[in-house]
Amino acid sequence: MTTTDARERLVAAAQELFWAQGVGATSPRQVLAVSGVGQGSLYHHFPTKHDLAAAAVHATTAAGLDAAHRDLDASGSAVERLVRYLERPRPALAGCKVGRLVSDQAVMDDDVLAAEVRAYFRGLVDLAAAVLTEDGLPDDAARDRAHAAVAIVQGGYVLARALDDPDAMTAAARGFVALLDPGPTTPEDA
Amino acid sequence: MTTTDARERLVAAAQELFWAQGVGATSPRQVLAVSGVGQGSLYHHFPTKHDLAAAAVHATTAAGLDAAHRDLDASGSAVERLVRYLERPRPALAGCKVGRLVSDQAVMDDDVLAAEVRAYFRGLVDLAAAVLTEDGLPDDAARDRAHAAVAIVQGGYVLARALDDPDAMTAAARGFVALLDPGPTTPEDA
DNA sequence: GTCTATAAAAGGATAGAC
DNA sequence: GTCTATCCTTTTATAGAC
Repeated sequence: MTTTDARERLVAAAQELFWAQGVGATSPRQVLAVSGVGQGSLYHHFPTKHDLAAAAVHATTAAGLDAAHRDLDASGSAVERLVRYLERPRPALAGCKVGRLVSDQAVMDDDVLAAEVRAYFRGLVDLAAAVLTEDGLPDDAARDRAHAAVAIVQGGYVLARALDDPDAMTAAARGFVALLDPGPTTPEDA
Repeated sequence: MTTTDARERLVAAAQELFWAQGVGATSPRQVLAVSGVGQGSLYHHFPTKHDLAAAAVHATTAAGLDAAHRDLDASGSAVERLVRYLERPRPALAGCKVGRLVSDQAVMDDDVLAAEVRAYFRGLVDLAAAVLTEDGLPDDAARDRAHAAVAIVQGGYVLARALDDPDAMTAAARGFVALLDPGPTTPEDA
């Protein structure tokens, strides 16, 4: 909490702004305003916008992978853990802190940032696939279903934001979970 | 094909650029360069960037809804039509022309553009839900599953772009369809 | 309807003092 | 390490002639 404080505040402000409006749309000046840090400090700690973006995006993906591990490495059956991941409460209207970066061309045109985003999603899919394989699903089917699970979450965010309705995200998850784990109400009941 | 040609070329160029890099990140100058139209013409036809964006986004959503109708209103059983929609070949690495706008704050902060995007996704979900209801699914379950289907497509785009791998999108669709329509290889077979 | 010229503001830094 | 001042470029138009 001495002098490196400015650095941390810059990264936190950048994470917040990147989430709200994307990397390309965020100016150094905005980061200064939100962080309360002075201009000289910014360019001392991060010579270019890219340097700041790399630090902020890395912090965000690391936190996201941690959260996924907490859902998927926990106790319970394979399906239970996947459902826990799918139904975790999420800020549907704000969007996914990492997912939103994928349509930000400023991110995907930057090799370092694009690699960070790729590693995040590769980690997520691998984690989900491992859980499903445990469940006795053949490798190919497990990978397909893992991709579907991650896609449901990302697509749920897109739908919720597009429709301006958080329930759109939970509906998508429910629709998927119902297929995953045919419980009380089977289609045949109708 | 007389003088309104400039207008059409401006809209086409804007659609192309918005798809590739978003609305916020696209400048009027880029639209001029791609369309080959002069600056005076742009501001004659579209006094502000918003006016151009409204025209271009509307053209894009209209085309997208048309395509969805072609898949979902066609012949075949309900599941067949839904699978046709889910498995239609898509430009996975380029992303969804409408879906990508959802994380573009310049779009979502503009009431007209946001409404256009909302109407597109509402139309998509309603269409899918109608198909599933036909199939005998109760209304609530049909809506949930319709949200899931649209989310799979949008999430598939996100995954494919993030992983820089078009197969990620088809994997997500396969994973979902396998649950929807448990065919030859049932989980129990293992 | 289209052209060229101009301009006010924001973006992304750099310079040099402290 | 941090501050203020400055700079060049791009954005988003506007002005006025043709």
